[in-house]
Amino acid sequence: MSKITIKTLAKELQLSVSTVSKAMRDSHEISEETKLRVNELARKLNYVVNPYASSLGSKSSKTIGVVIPEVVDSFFALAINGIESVAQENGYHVLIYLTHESQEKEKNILMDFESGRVDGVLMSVSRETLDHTYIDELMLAGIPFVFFDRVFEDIETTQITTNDYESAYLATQHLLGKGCQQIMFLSFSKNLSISSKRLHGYLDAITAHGLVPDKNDVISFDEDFSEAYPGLKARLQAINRPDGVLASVEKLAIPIYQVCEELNLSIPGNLQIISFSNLETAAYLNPPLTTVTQPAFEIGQAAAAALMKALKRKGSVLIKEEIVIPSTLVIRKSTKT
Amino acid sequence: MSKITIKTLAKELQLSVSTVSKAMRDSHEISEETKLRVNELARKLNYVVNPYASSLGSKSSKTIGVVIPEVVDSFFALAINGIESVAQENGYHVLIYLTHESQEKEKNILMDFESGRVDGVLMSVSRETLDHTYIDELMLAGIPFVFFDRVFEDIETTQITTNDYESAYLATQHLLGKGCQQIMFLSFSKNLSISSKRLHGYLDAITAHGLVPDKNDVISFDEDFSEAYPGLKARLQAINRPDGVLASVEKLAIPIYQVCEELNLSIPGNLQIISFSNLETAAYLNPPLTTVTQPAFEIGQAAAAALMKALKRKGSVLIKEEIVIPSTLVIRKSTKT
DNA sequence: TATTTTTACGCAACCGTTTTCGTATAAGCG
DNA sequence: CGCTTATACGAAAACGGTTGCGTAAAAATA
Repeated sequence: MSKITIKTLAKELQLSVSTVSKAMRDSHEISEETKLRVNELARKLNYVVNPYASSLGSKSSKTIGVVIPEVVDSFFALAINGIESVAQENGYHVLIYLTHESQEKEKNILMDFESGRVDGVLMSVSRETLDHTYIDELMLAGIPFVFFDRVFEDIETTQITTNDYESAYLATQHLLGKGCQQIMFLSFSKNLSISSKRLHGYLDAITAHGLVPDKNDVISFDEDFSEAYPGLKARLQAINRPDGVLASVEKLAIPIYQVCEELNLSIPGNLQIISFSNLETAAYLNPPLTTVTQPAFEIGQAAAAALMKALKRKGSVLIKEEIVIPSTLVIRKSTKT
Repeated sequence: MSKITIKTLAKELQLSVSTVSKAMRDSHEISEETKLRVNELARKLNYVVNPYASSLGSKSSKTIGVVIPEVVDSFFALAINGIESVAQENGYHVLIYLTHESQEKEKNILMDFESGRVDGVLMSVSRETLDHTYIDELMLAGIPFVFFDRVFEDIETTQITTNDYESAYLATQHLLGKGCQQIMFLSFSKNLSISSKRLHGYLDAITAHGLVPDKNDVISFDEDFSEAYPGLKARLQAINRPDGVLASVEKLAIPIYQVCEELNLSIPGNLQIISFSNLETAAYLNPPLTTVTQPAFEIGQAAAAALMKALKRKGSVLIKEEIVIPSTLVIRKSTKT
């Protein structure tokens, strides 16, 4: 059961190590016949190149790093699916890192990438993250980055997002159209561009409707979501409680349902709800949740595809490019008919 | 911006490469003072060891492979969370592979592991998988495996599961207690032990209740779940339609709700439902779904912890050990009160 | 047929660390 | 004070490939 290496093959076939290596990498320097012999024996012996030796020699690891805040989240889970499918197709391996929204963890993870562990990075920024000098450094070091969903607009690279502004605008408009007079906006971060875009869509829709946005209706949960309950509850039992909610992130949808149940508020009677969400169960909630459904899988795919493209033409730098894949407003029963 | 390697440090500090290497790995051969100097400069220069060179030399990659069927699934997403937390704590990297229930993909992934890419493997078997000779081979090659949730009982290694038999038994008993006379069991695989355990729990509960299980009430979805609809629908509009369902996997819960809606069956009036599920939204479905909630996060943690333990005492083989973390029956409104 | 080009392969350096020894110096000991 | 034992470090051989370059033989060209 002694490990079989490229030397084993070389000896067995009476070839030099370099020839075997080249044969396996399908080099033009090697005759078809030899390639056949090599591959045959390799298959027979169940030989697989040592990825670490290979990476060391070739300076390429065929591995990408995926850095995301969470995995227990329909959006990210779907995105991973998209990413993985593209990666697998291209023979790339996927290293997954969870930041749990912590900037420090994010930084540690990225610092490790200085080592060359990954050929490229797919990333969705943590909620906490403000400055991104450590990302800049990595990019300067030549590691291609593609951001998806939660991006830094001022970084010169490919970014895959959805039409956050328009989606929020449309969603808000829909609520207004259904008679909402006072709509609450639930944000999950003050610094993320995705968040401010959604916020602006919401604000502009309200203004366009001839209303004046109220600061108090914008609630931001920058810390733990567990703080959502008391805040939400307080807001929803106030005298001037809102009659509509736009939640800018999936995780905030359920707390609303919970609070409504506790406070005996009817949905959509007392409160109409729309949430950005990819919950499979949205249609079976009580009542079914009207959602802004993001093309999560496609975003993941697109991000991975962009990265693969950059990785192919080695050494090329990704230029700034903003790819927008639109979301869909799926109207269900949490808003009036 | 030239890559800084261990040689850079060595030269700068007037030390040999080996000394620097040892210093960084905290070898006892090196004086505290030297270690300090080395680490200081390393930090200053932002030096990170090249993982591939390191792995090549040390024959250890500090990387584990996680092979699972899906990621868009609350159970697996939570499990990944558990795994990742333990891995990160121990300085291990996590390579994720999705089989999408395909035995062939699973095999390809595992065959690649022959290369030594990962130090150990955490795995939940694909639905399709029947024989596991390729797993045996890998284990023989000395790569530690820990199985979680979907295990092979006849493999001699650590397996982390939940109490599938008892959970199914209890769930079924609960349905029977609520007056169900004919309970359908939705299975997702004929070969998986997890599946047959749940099935037996169900069968035994029925028998214990003095009823005779009906073959026709056990429906297995071995292929795509999309085939679930027609089958379910047919069954639920038959004359002798069941008045209870136990779904052995989360993915099957929503289709039931769908069919009930289509057929205008009331839940739990016409049909009581229990599903194995970790859906966060279970409590907010219409009606709230009674679930067998698995300790997904804990299972992930336990699996990773067991693997870490094996990885620490290098070269040790994992003995057969079955760790069972119990599930909880969470009673909600899809079963009668 | 002599000469140039192609084809197919081997040699050897290199990738960046780890690790096994060997050893000079310092320390401990009777 | 001579001898053993630690201590702290360096030299060099792996680790298992990749790759640039050199070259003999075969093919193409003149």
